[in-house]
Amino acid sequence: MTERQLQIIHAALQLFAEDGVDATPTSKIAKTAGVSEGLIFRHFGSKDGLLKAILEYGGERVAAFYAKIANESQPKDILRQIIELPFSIDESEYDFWRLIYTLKWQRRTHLENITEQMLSLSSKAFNDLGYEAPELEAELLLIVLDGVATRALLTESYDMKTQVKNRLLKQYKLD
Amino acid sequence: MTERQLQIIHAALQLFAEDGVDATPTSKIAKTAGVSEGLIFRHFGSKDGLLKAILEYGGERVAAFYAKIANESQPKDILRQIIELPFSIDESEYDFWRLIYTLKWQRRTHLENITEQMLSLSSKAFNDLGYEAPELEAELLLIVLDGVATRALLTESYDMKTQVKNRLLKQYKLD
DNA sequence: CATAAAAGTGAGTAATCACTCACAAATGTA
DNA sequence: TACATTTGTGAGTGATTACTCACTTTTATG
Repeated sequence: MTERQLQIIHAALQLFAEDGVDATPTSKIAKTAGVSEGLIFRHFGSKDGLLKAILEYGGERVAAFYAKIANESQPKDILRQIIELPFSIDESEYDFWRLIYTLKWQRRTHLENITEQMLSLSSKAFNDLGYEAPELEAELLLIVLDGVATRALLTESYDMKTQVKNRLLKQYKLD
Repeated sequence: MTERQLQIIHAALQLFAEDGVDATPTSKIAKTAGVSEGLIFRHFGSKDGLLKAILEYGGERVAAFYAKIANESQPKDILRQIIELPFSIDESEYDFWRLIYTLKWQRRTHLENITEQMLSLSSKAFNDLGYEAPELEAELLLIVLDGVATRALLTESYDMKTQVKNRLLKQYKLD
């Protein structure tokens, strides 16, 4: 990934997240990135190719996060890490996640598998901890975390973060 | 609202929810609705005017729901009704809600006030029930319900609905 | 240095977009 | 019936879109 390609990816990511993919013309991406419009197509082939490159670029980081959690051996540690997830998103990653969440509603993202993996991971953890309905608990936990992430991504200066996190850790007896 | 206007609104709503507003050309709306493209502009002025009409049309039904809940006097009944909310959405309303949730990410919806109202309503209910941190509980409840709605709207034949609902009613001691 | 490959440009293109408008048909209203 | 208003049409318009291509500049390699 060259310097110029990253310039384009960052500009596109920002605009895609702000206005949506369809409402963002490639001319505007080029202008924001400070390159000619033709260069976008030389490097990424098409607008859709650029979108895919963005998703892959971000997907790698997501996979790394997952691997780290899956490495934990204690079920309590796994749950703690999973709960921490939406609270530990760096602000520099907000645009990426905003894009992911937007695409979810047009059914063209390729990150459902991560949700699936998180689901089975926490389901197993709940089971190990002796929960009666581990799958239901896992389902509910991920729903909550999805909601928290949504709230954090859409609310500027979301200051209830810490309280919400502590309340969740308390609910699952992880504090 | 005439017959023809409703035809247009329904066609547009379906396409907006499926593909997104920006990816839906007015020509396709006209074709789906079985009317000429010009008629859309005669009735709604612009594509954005059509979108606003759709949101108003749906907003009335949402307001009615809210009024019904606000009418309850017992805090437990209020919470029960609020929890019921995402589970009682009729499938014929799915497109509307998919559109609302999509627009949320482009920050051009006008339904945040409803969330605000729900927040203060359940906050008051939690307070009446003697919860230690009623605002935090309200915040978390709405986050969960938002997540449930998201899951239900995006998952075809979402069969964990009843279990999730019962688990929530149990958690808040409403069963 | 020479030369080939890669990176970068910007004017151009066909297609598509939201929207207009002159007109026709349908629906009042007396 | 006569006439005005509303409803509906579809061809047309200028603007914008994603994308191409002939060309220039930069970089890599011997």
